[in-house]
Amino acid sequence: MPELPEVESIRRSLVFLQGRPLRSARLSKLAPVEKVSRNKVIQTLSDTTLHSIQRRGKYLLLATSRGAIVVHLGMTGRLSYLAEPASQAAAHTHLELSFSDGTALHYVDARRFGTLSFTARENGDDNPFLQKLGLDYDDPKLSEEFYLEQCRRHPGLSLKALALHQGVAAGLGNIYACEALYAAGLDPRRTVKRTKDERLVLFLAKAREVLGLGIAKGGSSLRDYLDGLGNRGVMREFLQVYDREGMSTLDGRGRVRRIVQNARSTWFCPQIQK
DNA sequence: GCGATCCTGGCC
DNA sequence: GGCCAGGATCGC
Repeated sequence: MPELPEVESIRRSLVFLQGRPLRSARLSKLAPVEKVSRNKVIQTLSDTTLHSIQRRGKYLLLATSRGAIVVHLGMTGRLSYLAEPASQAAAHTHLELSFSDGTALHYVDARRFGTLSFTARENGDDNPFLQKLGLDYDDPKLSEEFYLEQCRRHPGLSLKALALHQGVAAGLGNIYACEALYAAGLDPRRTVKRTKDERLVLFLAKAREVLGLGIAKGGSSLRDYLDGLGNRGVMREFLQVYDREGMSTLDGRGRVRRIVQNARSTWFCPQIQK
C-alpha cells in the first residue's frame, strides 16, 4: 500500500512518540516476522525507550537502545496510535507496543504482505531488506550521475519497472511511478536503453517533485491508507493519471489508458507520454 | 526480465 | 464468483 509519501506522513504523525518509555511488546501468532526471531523483536521493544522513528524508502525503523525493528507495511499495513489505555485492538493487529503511560502503538496488516525485521546498526547494512535499497529519492546524495549509473545497470527494463525498482532508488510505488512518468512525458513501455540520459534525469526530477507533493498533501488515501493518528491524506485529488482509465488526465491535456506491466496496472496518457 | 505466489477484503 | 488492490521475493 504505502509509498514514500504515505510512509513519511506516518513517520511525521508519530514523531511525538520519540522518547516515550516502552513497557512491553506483543506479537500475534501470524505476525510476519522475517529473518529474526520473535523473541528478538519483543526484547528490542520491551522495558526501554522508543528513541526514534526513522524512514528509509518505504521502511520505518522503530529504534531503541537495543537496535531497531524494521517495519514494512506491504499493501495494507498500518501503524496506529492508541491514546486511550486498554483500547480494543483492530482485526489483524500483529504487533502491540504498550507504552508505560498506557498508550499504545499497533501494527495492523490484513494481507500480511508487510514484514517485521531487525537491525542492530544505524545504517541498516546488517538487514537483508535495507541492504537492497538504493538511495531515497529525497536524499541529496542521490546525484544525477549516480542515478544514471544505477539506471544503466538495467538496460532491458521498461521505465515503469525501473521506477518501481527499489535498488535503483527507493520510495516510488505504483501511484507515484505512474504520476512521475506522466510528469516527465515518458512512455512507461519505453526501455531504459532506448532512453537518453537527459530524459532519465528529467524523470528523477519529476519523481522528486511528485513525491514532494505527495508528502505535502499527506499521502494518497485510496482504500486503506491512514497516518498514525487515523488521518487521511488528500493527494488523491491531485493525481493526473492514476486510476483514471477512460477519463481525461486531471489537467485535461489528454485521455488516460490502462495497460498491465509485470502484472500491475499502469495508467498513462499516450498523447503526452512518448 | 517475467510470471507466479504470498494473503484478505471490497466491489461489480 | 471473479477481479482487483499504495509490494516484493522467488524461481525459471
